[in-house]
Amino acid sequence: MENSKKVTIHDIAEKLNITASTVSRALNGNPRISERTKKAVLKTADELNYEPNQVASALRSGRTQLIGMLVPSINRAFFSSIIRGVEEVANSLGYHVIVSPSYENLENEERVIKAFLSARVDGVIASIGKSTQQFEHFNQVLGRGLPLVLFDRTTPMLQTSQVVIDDYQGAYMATAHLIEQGCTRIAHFTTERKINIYKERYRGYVNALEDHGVTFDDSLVFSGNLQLEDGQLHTKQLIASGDAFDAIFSASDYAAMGAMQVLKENGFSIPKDVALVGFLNEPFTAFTDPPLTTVNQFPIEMGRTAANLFFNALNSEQQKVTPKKTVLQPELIIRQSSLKQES
Amino acid sequence: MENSKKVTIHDIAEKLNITASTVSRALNGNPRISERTKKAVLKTADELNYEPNQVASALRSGRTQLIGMLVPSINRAFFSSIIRGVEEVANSLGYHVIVSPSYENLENEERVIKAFLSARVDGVIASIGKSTQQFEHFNQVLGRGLPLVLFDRTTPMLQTSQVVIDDYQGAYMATAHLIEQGCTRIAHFTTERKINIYKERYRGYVNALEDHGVTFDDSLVFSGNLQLEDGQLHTKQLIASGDAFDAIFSASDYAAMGAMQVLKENGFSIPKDVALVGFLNEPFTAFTDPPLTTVNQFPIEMGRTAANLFFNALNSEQQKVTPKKTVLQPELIIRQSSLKQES
DNA sequence: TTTGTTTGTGCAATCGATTGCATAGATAAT
DNA sequence: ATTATCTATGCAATCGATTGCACAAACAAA
Repeated sequence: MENSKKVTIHDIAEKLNITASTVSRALNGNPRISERTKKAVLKTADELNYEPNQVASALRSGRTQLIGMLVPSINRAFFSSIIRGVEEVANSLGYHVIVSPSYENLENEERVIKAFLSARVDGVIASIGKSTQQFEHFNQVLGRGLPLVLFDRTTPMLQTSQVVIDDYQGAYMATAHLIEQGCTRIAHFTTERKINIYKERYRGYVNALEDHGVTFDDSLVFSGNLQLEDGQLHTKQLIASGDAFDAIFSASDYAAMGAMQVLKENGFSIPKDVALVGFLNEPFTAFTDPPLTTVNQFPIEMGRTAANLFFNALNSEQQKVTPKKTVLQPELIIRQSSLKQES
Repeated sequence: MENSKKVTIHDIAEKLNITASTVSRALNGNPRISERTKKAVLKTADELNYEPNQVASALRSGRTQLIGMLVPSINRAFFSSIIRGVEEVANSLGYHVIVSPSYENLENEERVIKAFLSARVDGVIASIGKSTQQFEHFNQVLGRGLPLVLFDRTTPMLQTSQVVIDDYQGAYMATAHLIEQGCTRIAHFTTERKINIYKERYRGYVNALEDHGVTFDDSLVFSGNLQLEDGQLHTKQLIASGDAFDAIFSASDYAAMGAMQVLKENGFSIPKDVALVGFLNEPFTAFTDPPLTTVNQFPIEMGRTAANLFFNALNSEQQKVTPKKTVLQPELIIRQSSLKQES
């Protein structure tokens, strides 16, 4: 096409008989440059099809306009939606996001953070791996004076901004809803993982029972990995135990799905015999039969919020603002799987 | 923590009484540097906790180790899996991927490509928006001498490497499978969009019918946007038409899902009365009732392939290799929704 | 010993934009 | 008219790593 080779501010400067400094200032809207010169520079830049070299700019200014984003997984609906939310905000401000997955593995996390620092990102947005108990790599980010925002999977060990949803509230709403539907023997699927979000869901479950005068029964709580198979297994055990139960609240949609399969195989009617509620609003929950009641975490919104916290921190880096913690409110999406009666 | 301020090759050089050039060469494994010096440099670099500044390196060398990835959407299962595949390969080679969505909008596409060029990415991997008919922005990438790899949504207008799956073959397999199950009145849901992949699926459907001696009936083909609602609508029309039909092959899982809902509402048994096959292997297809037969596109694999093509092109930039087109073979995932008889 | 190679480093320019400091010219103040 | 104050721009260093070219020292060949 065109000559298509590198046009620099020097080319613009030469053409206008001014210096590169002036061009640079004009392009950046420096108030000390006259309107006339600015106009001329902009016009020439356009004519020459000038494209600023962000690399050079980054080297000199120390700002790459890159955000490193560390996620447990890229292609899970929850995380990919968060990524989308972050990108929306970041891109609109001229920033790029580089995403890398940890696959819940500490070494990967460390490697990724190191790569981010080497790429000289302007800061990091991250969700911590399920089994991560060491946070030195995150402290390195903070030690560099870079903003760090944690989302969903956070830790009190790090003194930094974070955004989470109110898992307690979500679980509480889910459980209360089941009680309102007349259920009194509500099983709960959870995990032993030392990760806050599941503890909170468990707490919400227990408190909702208490608040509504439903007796908590330890034998109705099942712990596993919250995958499809875990849900199947728990449900089989539940049926085999002979214990009465009229609902299951699973801390994950996948385990809830496993429960649905086993219940149907065993001739239980949902929700008539057993009401079912999951957690996370995985895309598939709308398409099960019956559709699964679940808790929406608003992942896109969470991503946007994380990005906003990030830019807050970035823009006030000098003043060392105190870390902010944002708690988003979840929403109970009521579908057929839990609707025993018309409401 | 540590002094944590910028350690450069000059610091290493000073400590060892050599020059930065030598340090740079040592770190890059230049064969002209003695083993002894290399050892010393590596050791000192480690002690000083040196981290190469990729920005400086990028400016001088002209290689940012960044790949720009343009996708129609970030948080759809198909695309997020492709992203994952690309990242896998790219990260393992020390490259970062910056992803931006176009949301099927030409202006967004152009803006994103421009941003990529400004960020001085080493090349672009892209999937074209559904309605994009102009390709000047992609030509700019090629004009810069940068590698461009297209995946899934490609165009013959661009002379560059691409990776697609064999949509024709996928549709052919799906249709043939339905015929084997004894179906002879097979409806097809497709779209008018001028996008290759749907034409290919249509072609596969038609050819499979012909090859198996099943009469093609124009009135069994429905065109829309292939969303859930389209599937519902088509199915209602199909039922209302009174035409006989014993199967539906939808070019999208969502439309197939819509069909499943309407069929069930109207008392049709799946697969006994109507067998159903979708396309794309959306995660939800495993969890419908009955589970939906569909065509797997191996998106992660597609991402890996795209990345490999990219690096092929990148590493042989001088020799201007002829563009390669890779066609992946899809897989028919047979589930209950189409299984009329034990096989 | 002289000449020719090889090996290992140093020198200095360079990538392109940014920015602190200096300054010419214009304008205002005295 | 002289001095003080702006305004708009130029100068030159800088960010940190890379790289073509030069060259001293060591070694080999003659």
